[in-house]
Amino acid sequence: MTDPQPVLEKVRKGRKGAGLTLRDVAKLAGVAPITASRALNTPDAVSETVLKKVREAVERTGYVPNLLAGGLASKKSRLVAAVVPTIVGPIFLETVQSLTESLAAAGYQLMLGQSGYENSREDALLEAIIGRRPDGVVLTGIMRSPESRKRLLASGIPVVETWDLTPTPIDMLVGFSHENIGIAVARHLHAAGRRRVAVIAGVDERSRRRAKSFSDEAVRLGMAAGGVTEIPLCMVPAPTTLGSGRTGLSDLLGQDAAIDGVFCSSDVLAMGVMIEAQVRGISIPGQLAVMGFGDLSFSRDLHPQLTTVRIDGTGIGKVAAQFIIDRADGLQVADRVHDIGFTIIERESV
Amino acid sequence: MTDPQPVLEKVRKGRKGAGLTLRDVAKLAGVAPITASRALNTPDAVSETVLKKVREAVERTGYVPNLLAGGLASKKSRLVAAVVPTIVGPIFLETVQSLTESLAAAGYQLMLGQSGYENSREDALLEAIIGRRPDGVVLTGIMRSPESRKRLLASGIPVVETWDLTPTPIDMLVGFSHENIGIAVARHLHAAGRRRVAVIAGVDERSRRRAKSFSDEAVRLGMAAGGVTEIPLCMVPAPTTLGSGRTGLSDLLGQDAAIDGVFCSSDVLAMGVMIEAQVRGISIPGQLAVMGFGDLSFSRDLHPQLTTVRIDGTGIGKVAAQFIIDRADGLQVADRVHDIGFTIIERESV
DNA sequence: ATGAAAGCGCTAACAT
DNA sequence: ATGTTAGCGCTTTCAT
Repeated sequence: MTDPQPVLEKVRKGRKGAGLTLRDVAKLAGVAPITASRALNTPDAVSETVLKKVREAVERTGYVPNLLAGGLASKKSRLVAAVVPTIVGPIFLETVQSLTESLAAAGYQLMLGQSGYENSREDALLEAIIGRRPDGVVLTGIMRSPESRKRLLASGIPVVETWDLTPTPIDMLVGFSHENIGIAVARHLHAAGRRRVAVIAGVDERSRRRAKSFSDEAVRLGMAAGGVTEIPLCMVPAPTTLGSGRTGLSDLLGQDAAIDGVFCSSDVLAMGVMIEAQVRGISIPGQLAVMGFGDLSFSRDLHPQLTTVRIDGTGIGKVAAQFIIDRADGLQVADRVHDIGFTIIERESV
Repeated sequence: MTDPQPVLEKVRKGRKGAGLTLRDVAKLAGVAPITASRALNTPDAVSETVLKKVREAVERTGYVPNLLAGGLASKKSRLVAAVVPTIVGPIFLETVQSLTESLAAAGYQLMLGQSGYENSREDALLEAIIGRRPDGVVLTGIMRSPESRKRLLASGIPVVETWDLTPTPIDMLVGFSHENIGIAVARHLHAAGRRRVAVIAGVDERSRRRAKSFSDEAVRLGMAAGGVTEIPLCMVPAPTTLGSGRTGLSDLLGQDAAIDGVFCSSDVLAMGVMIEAQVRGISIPGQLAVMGFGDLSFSRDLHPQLTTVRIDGTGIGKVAAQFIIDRADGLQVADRVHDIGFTIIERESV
């Protein structure tokens, strides 16, 4: 009423995108704001004529809807938060990439949070996440602190935990069994005729579990030297590096010079082992079989090619995204737990 | 007025975080909403007593401010968008990590966007970004399409371009000269006595520029065989892999079996070259000097250790974050262009 | 199919 | 130091 011709003024000023609102577009199209809103969000609910006029107005002005305002009004932020321990370290990359893409395709954006390897930041991070009222949170690995878990649960935000299987998921879950991997790897090495195996693992709860079940199964299969109940183990810092792999092998060889197989908790570690073996003149797989975990892109290009455990990180991202999108659409997700499994990729290093 | 005791009801229902508003907290603390707001955002502007009461109320209810609403009202979203071609590929990881951290420390969140290697998605991505009204956008590499650049500029959002130096930045810039790197690498190889060099580069504009200036300088220094004006070049697809490095070396050797030095546009490529050389029984650095780019974490652990070009990705992230934070604080950023330089890391492969 | 009114949860601007 | 009022820009609900 007290606002004669602000649209044209603004448009003339050329301040496209900034300060331009739905009202301006609606006015330009000669309709009510709500009608313009419908034209953009539910084009089917609007007449051809109106649709065309609104689209024209949008085109002319370069209008971009304010999703903050939209989110506030509709209580759908179209934002999804992903939490990784750290983005450096190639393990979760595939998952993050596929999450970003799957979500973008459905009109959602990904907010990235790094929890770090200490608990301290978890709380602040959680606050930052909840404050944005995301439509979902994807956790890689498990939230450690029980308070954080409780808090997240209480917030009512859909949660997908990934890269693990836990008997007590917060909400939804897509992962695989680290225990089963340890067992499968031990059997694979055993089937390949190895009888004195060892393991190098990063200081990380899940690596440790893979190592533990590997060790247990190896002992059960009689792959421990001289009837002892534990196989040689070397723990290295997270994130894992080639250097750790190299020193890891040295360490293991110190514990038992006759080992003929080693399971590494990451492909990076395995590659370090291969380098160290080469430097020491140990032949692979002749004298030593090497297995990794992750099937990183380089593993197939090593010489010899690395036998490893493949996880479908892209698949995890897709399923997680779908879980959240379905939930946002009001669908009840039937199977809240999705075991994505794993595959042993047989190549040359065993 | 027509709202007797909703706070306690809500609190009693235990629906913490959800549906709980500043008004509820304020009522519980016995103050006006704006006062509660001040207690949380500008604690210095409020009395001790009030501060305590509000904090208590927040504690008791588990209240988390709605940043969507806050952003809408204050026109500060505390959100920063980062655009990378793809998150897979280790080059930008350090930068993204340090961005996330620096921003989180200042109360900002990072939104991750992947532009992909085709232009098609750039436009949709830009729309999604502008729609969130972020306080800043960090671009790794340069926005290709001119319309996108214009659009971003028009939106008025502070922009930091990174990983390059361009004479015509959109807004702010933190990077380094790819040309200077090519020149420096050529000189380094020349100083090491190499006289027949070649280059393997990913199909990527910046890799190509490093390769070009390397080639030019090499020719100038007389490092091309038989007085030709171009050195052997092998282009490989992006993102680069070990496999590309291996086939790349084969290809180069096919062009000129007597090359004694090769510059790779990434450490991954360099590593592939080293593997292929080892398989072929070519000694490094004896017969062939190898240089990479990126100084990835594994490069120091290779055998021989890789001589490479180090870029301070963490530094780039920090400076970019500071640029945006300063701008959001209303400070005028004096030097909008920051050359972060590069370092040649001399190790064993040359 | 279109519109009017009300409000999402917060903060800026102006009192007091 | 604290409160009142009036939006931020959109969507929901309820008319028409």
